[in-house]
Amino acid sequence: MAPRAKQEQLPPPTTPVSMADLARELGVSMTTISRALSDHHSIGPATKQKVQKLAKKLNYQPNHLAAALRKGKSKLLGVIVPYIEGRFFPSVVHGIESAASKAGFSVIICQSNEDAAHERKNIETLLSAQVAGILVSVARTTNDFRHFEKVRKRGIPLVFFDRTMDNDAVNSVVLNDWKGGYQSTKHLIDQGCRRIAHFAGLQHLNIYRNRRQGYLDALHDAGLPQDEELIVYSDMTMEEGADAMRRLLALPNPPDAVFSAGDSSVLGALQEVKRQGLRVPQDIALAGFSNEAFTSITEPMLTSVDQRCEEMGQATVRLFLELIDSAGGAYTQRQVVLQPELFVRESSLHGAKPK
Amino acid sequence: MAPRAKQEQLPPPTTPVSMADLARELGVSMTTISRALSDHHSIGPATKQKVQKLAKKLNYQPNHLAAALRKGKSKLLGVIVPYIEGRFFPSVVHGIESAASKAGFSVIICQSNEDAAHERKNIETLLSAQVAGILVSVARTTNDFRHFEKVRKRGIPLVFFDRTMDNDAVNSVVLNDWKGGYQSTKHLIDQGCRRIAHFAGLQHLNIYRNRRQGYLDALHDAGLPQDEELIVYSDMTMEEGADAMRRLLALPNPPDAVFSAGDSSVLGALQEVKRQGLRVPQDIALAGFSNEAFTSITEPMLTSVDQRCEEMGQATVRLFLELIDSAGGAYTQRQVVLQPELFVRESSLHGAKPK
DNA sequence: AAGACTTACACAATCGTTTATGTAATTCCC
DNA sequence: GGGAATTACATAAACGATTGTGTAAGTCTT
Repeated sequence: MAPRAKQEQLPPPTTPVSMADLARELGVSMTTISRALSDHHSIGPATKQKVQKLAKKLNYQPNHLAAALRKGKSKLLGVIVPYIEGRFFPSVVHGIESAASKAGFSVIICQSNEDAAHERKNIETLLSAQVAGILVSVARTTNDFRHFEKVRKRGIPLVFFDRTMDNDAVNSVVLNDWKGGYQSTKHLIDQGCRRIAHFAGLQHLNIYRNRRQGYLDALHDAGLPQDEELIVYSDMTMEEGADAMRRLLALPNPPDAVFSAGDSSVLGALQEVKRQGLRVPQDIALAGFSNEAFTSITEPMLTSVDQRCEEMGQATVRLFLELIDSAGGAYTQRQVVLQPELFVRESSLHGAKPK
Repeated sequence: MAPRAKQEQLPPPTTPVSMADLARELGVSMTTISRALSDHHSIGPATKQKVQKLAKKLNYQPNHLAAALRKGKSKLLGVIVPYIEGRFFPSVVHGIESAASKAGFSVIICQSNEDAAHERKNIETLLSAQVAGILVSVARTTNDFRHFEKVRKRGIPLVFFDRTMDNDAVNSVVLNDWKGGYQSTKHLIDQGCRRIAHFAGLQHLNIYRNRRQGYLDALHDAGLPQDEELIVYSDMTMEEGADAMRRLLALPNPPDAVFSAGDSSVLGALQEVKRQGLRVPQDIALAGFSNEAFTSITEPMLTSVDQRCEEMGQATVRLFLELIDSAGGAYTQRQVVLQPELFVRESSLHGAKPK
């Protein structure tokens, strides 16, 4: 752990060449340089050639900071996520970075740690870094949205993804969570399940509310009763999933399937079911949400709803780009809704009804 | 997918208050404002109070861009990773962002997509964003390191993590991969295994070379023969792991254990072993590397080496901070080496020798 | 009481770009 | 061939903060 250290004389840091250097070298004004490099029409083709050749030769690197200062807008894109772990957020960030860099933007990434105060600070940080836009998935504890209002007041594009405000007067990219819940539940019904339990997330997050509603609507459409006794609310960790499963199995009339709004909890449930010597899916079918990597390596493999993480990142950036293009006095509020995809795997496939 | 769109008049974007505004309001010079806010000694306590109170009242947000331009150094930290997926890099980034934000730095994140050309571009991007430092884990295909030289020439701190240059004239934070390989192999030997195969990564990456060497040295120290026939070189995907396992099991004298330099490939191997009706660890013991999340949910659970992802991120930032503090004409090259931790799980625990 | 500090602030240059506003010289149209 | 339009460039003022230098006044030393 103790760092080995060596010392060495530092050569004087070479200062990068500026537009002024180019101008001096060619005996022209800085205007000419600036415009030649940005291909302005008022510069003759011969001059442009000369300037660009010299720029290459001297390895000129534009100072984006200076440009951003002057123009009031940088090529930086701020992203706020609750955390960078698990599968979902890293994948979304992956998608965001790829799409952003294609459009010439660099992304600054912040973690709110699921904390509203931290989130406010992130906003301040990003604003003072003069970002061109902010993409955010709100923290679980955020219930006051005034800090976002400040962003709008500054005229900086703001796009929510996945976790958004209830208010739909914002730009957002979300998954159709309702549909995910509906499809998954309907699939279980189609497999012959009649008493389907639900692991529900905390209901002040829109995503979990919607998944639950999809579940309820699917039951209703199939003429099945909705039984609050079968709905378990929690943070949906593995442990809570196992606990919930234990309680459900101890009921006088236990369920024959579980649709969980998360994958970890359904994994916990799977382990509990196996511990009790029951079989999945014969005795109880399982379906989760998120399509985590581990869903395809459990035994049996777990049915789950894919959230289109990367597409979500890309769509969020696309929406941001549209916003800065259309910044002509009108502020638009758009909702992009991605369609979930149900991955049916062994944990919900009754041999009796193979498809 | 088609965005619903609403239109609304955009209120004129409020321009943020600047130091000039504060100065005008109080009838003092900008110098006073600047120095009062940065707690300079040449400003009287009464004046400082007044300035800071007004700043709060008007919700003054410093323009970091302007400051960075003037000072030549921003509060931005550039990070280049091959990609943001799996467990390792997201976790390291998580650690980096946490540590950096504590020190007042924002992190700009770039993906090289394992491509050297992309990596060069990332460097250019970060340099022109005037970052205060660059933290990088080099792409798999990088074999020319001149673009990093440019960073040093500019006098910008450069810290490598995990994947570094061979040359040790750099600042780096790495895992003791050799030790990980040694410990893991020794553990298998202690469990009674005598013919241990190795899934090796591509050998031009230092991490994989070191893990392999640890494996070889452990064999040697135990007086066991080193058999190149038992070493399989690949990208270590699940499929390649399964293929390798199949080939090894078909040998006239198959191995009784596998130490893999990655977890995915050992997972593939596990599945192949089960497909062939053999038992883990009785017929063949398995140990992986990375301590991926799935290692504790397979059956049996997989033994693996933890890479201290978050610590690595934090250590990398710490090293960067030391570098900017000590920027007094001397350029130091330090290597921080983190110690791996072997997580022994069912896949390598022979009942015969329980510990 | 003269010189040496310290305190408390203002002036103005500076970082590297962008851009509104000139100003010539050329070309074009009728 | 006179006025308009176009081409090709220069001048200089921004953008918002930092900082070396200057300058008064007050405090202290001996």
